[in-house]
Amino acid sequence: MAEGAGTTRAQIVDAANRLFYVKGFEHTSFAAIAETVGISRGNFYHHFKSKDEILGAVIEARLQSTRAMLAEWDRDEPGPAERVRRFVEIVIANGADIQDFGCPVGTLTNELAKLGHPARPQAVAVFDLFRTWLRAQFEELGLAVEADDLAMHVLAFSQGAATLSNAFHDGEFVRREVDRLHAWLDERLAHGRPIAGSAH
Amino acid sequence: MAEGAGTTRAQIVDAANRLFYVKGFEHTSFAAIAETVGISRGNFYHHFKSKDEILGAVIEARLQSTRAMLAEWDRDEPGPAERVRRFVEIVIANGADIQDFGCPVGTLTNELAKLGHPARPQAVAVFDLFRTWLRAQFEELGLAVEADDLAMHVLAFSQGAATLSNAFHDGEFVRREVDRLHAWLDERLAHGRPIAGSAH
DNA sequence: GAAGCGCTAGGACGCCTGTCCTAGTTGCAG
DNA sequence: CTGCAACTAGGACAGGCGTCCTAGCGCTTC
Repeated sequence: MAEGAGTTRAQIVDAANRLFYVKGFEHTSFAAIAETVGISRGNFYHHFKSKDEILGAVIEARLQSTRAMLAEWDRDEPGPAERVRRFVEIVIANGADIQDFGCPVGTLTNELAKLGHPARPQAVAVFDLFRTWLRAQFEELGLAVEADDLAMHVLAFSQGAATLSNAFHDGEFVRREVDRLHAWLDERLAHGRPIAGSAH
Repeated sequence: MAEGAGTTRAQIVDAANRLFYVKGFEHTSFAAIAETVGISRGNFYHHFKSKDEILGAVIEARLQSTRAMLAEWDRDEPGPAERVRRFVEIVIANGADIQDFGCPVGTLTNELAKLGHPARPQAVAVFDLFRTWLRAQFEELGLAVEADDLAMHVLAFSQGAATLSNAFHDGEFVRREVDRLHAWLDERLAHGRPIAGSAH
């Protein structure tokens, strides 16, 4: 069973991944996925036993692509401070999608929570990936004691910005909020104690 | 047609309000609402022509109760600074529900966005209520120029805290994040320029 | 008592959902 | 060339959904 990117299975996962984000998990029907991929509806069950299994594969794909992205940032960015800033800028890089559909991680996690879906912890694992990675950056910056707290704060920033960007369809707000967090990082990274005069 | 709190119509709106929050709008069926209220399923259409009409009534009820809450805060709190802090503390006061289901405003707005539902702007109006109210507080504090920006930041804080509280089921994180925002307010309200030494 | 109205129960409807089945096609292995 | 496994198409299925209809209840007002 080849797992290449062009296989039918991979196409299903790709289409479902996007549709779960755009329309939500529950509102995405098999018919919609089938239409996107261009295959028959009944054909799914040769690749997945159930819709939940597709969800599992989608989350697994998101985990994998997130790991790849973080590894790329580890490789490309010169230091931990730049890496955190790279994360902060993600809400601008993906600004268009976020305005329309919110954060893929946050919205899926919340939907699964409301559905009482067993795959919820798996979805939270994507958050954990970011959390752990951010924490590692702050630790590398010598802020070991509060590293996890800072990581969660940066994560909370991204969720707040995404939710309001989606609600108000306001790109300028996101820019201001990103700048504010950059200024906060300036203070935090100066010494571990804030300094006066920064206009955050 | 009496509109009192005990009427069947009001009971339907109450039950739908809670269920839309707990299970999401789409995942909430007429059967579930009927069972909660204790009435027949087919009986709905004497009070509402469609599910969307129930949604409209639920959002209207939320707008009304939000206005009442803000008016109460205007009455009870001595000044605008205390009012903003009262808002900030809401993520702790409603901590249990937020951990389980997220923010009612943010999650509904996002769900309606993904569904492409026409009532989305109506749901955003609840956000606007908070935004306008917060802006008024900051204006009263003499921060007229940046009042809306500050209002949006406080709003973003609440959404970030709510989303992660729901994802990680972590109450201590919310407390830390609230304290951080209080410290930020301390700086902001000192003069409009931050002062040194505050451990935010 | 009669009439009328607000309200309700319960079921019928057409549609769409996730699931499952089966017959048929393709392509590789011997 | 044959056989087997992987894969696909298309439809059947049971159940749930929002919607709608109708018969009947209980209360008020002449």
